[in-house]
Parts: sequence; structure tokens; C-alpha cells
Amino acid sequence: MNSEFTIAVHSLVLLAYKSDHMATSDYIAMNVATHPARIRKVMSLLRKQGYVRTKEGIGGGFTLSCDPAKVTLAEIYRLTSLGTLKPSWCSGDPGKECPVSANMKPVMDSIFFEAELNMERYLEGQTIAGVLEQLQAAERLKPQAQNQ
Amino acid sequence: MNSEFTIAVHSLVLLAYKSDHMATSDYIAMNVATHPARIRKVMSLLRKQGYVRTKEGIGGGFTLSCDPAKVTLAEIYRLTSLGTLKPSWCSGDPGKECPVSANMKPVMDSIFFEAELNMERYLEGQTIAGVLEQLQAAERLKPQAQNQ
DNA sequence: AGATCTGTAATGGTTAGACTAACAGTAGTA
DNA sequence: TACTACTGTTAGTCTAACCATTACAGATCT
Repeated sequence: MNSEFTIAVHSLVLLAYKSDHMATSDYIAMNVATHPARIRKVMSLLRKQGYVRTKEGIGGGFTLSCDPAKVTLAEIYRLTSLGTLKPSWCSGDPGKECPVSANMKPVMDSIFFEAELNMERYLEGQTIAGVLEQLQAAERLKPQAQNQ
Repeated sequence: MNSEFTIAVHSLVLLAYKSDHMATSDYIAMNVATHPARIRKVMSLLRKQGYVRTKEGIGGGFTLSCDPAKVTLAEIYRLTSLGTLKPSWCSGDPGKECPVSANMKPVMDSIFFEAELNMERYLEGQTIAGVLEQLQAAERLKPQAQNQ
């Protein structure tokens, strides 16, 4: 799967966590651990779909413009990575007489499509707010690890 | 996803279709449209798990040693491509103080793991024999396309 | 012995993906 | 108006993953 999905989710969760601030691409990039230009590219996608608001110039940056409890990971997946489940390489050859070789491409395509749909169905149940909760739950468990 | 999954499925379906023959890696490679050495590598995996039988030397090759109606694509997926759903790139940094950045890796890992499980659940319902049927159904529809 | 297979490892080429630099556009501020 | 600090976007470089290919040892039949 495309890692832009990961970046988009991370950025949205971070904005939900720091909802009082306006976050710059430098700040988000530091947190995500990548380059600011990459953040701006992904955020540009999210802006066009109305998930974030952008402000250019001094004091600018990104803020959330959606309800993190209502945005599902399935939406974000479709936006950033739909179709990336299927490997680019394809087997078979439509020109062959053998019905196995000739029809393998479309049949495998439909299998990958259905598999992806089933994955999306799971992501449908996960929200940005839910991910933030999981992160905070993980944080609360941390001090125990130190005592080992 | 890894394309070895596609190759394994294609090869098994082909062996089920040509169950009277012994198929060589050259023959399968031609049908799949790849290199014989790649076929031998994947078939070696399938042999170790008991899905196919191998015969070396003159007149050798591969035959099916399983019931194509009972082998699911989920088994083949796990064998060839388990874990390949998750992108190799990871966001966040465990060393950071910010609970979002520090805990993103394990939380995203569990999301990808669950998403993969849901995909496997679908593949559980697909068998080698089922794929062969889909191929034959697609073949039967072909002559109509010629008349357009 | 020689021909025809598989088993497996090593190498090379190509492509996708991530990093980075660069710069135009925009918006505040003095 | 000039300056500064942001985003928006494109293009170039680097790297890692992946597929193709070569090579050769081992097995089996005639």
C-alpha cells in the first residue's frame, strides 16, 4: 500500500491532537519524520477534499476543518491509495488460446478489487478520533515498560 | 502486494485445468508470462507445503497434489505474501516526546494487521477451483464480444 | 554417458518511491 | 513598498524493491 495513506492519517490525527494550534508543514514533517514538501503534497489533497484548511503567508499553516470522530480511515484510504492493493505486475496473456492464460488478468483484477473492498469495510469502522485514542492508550501503558 | 501470490494462484489453477499432464516450468512460465526460474522458485514453496508434487529429470515437472476445491486463496496469500499489505515506510519516531509521533508505529501496525485479516477473510471464501470456474465463465462470454 | 528436467543462488536492469532543492504565489508586517 | 514566512508545485537525485536472466549442481530417464 501507498505510504501517503499513513502520512495523511498521521497528519490528521496530529491536527486533531493540536486543534488549538495552526501547524506548519515543517512542524508536521518533523513529527511524521519526513520532508515538509511531502507533507504539503498530501495536505494539498486533503484540502481539496475539505478535510483541512490552509493559510499561506506569515503565521500560516494547516488546521482541521472536519470532525475527527466522523472521518473514517476508509475515506482517507480511497483518497490516497485506492487501487494500490493490486500488484503492478500481471500474469497471463490475453492473446493466448488457453482460457486460463487469456482470462487471468480480468479475473485477478476482480479478486483484488473485492479483497480491497473487504479491507475498506474494516477501515470504515476506524476514525481519526479512534486512532488518537489508541495512541493515547498506548502512551498510558508506557511507564510500565520503564520499570522492567 | 507481492506478485508471487498471483503466480502461485495462476500456476495452481493451470495445474488443476491440465490435471492429466505433467507441466514443466517452461510450460507454466509461458502461460503465466514470466521466466521459468521464477516459476520454479514459487513452485518450490508450494511443494514444501504439499500443494504440488515435483519430478526431476526427463519427463519431469509439476502436478497438483491437493484438492483444488478445498485450497483457498487465503492459504496461498499467507504462504507467499503475508505482511506485504503494510508499506515498508513508517511514520513517527519512538524517541519523540509527542505521544502521537512516539506511538504511531505500533498503532499503524495493528491497523494494517487488522486490515489484512479482513482481506484474508474474503480470500478464505475463494478457492482454486472457484477461480478456474470464473476463468471458464469469462471464456464463454468471449464470442459475444467478437460480434460487436 | 547424455539429455532433460528441477533447485537454488548470484547478477543485472528497471521501476517505483522517498528525499531534496528550487522557486513562484500569497499573506502578513513594518 | 520592501521584507519575511508561509504554502503550492515541479523537477531531479538517490535508493530499495522487484523482475528477468544466467549459471550450475543435482536428479532421473533412455
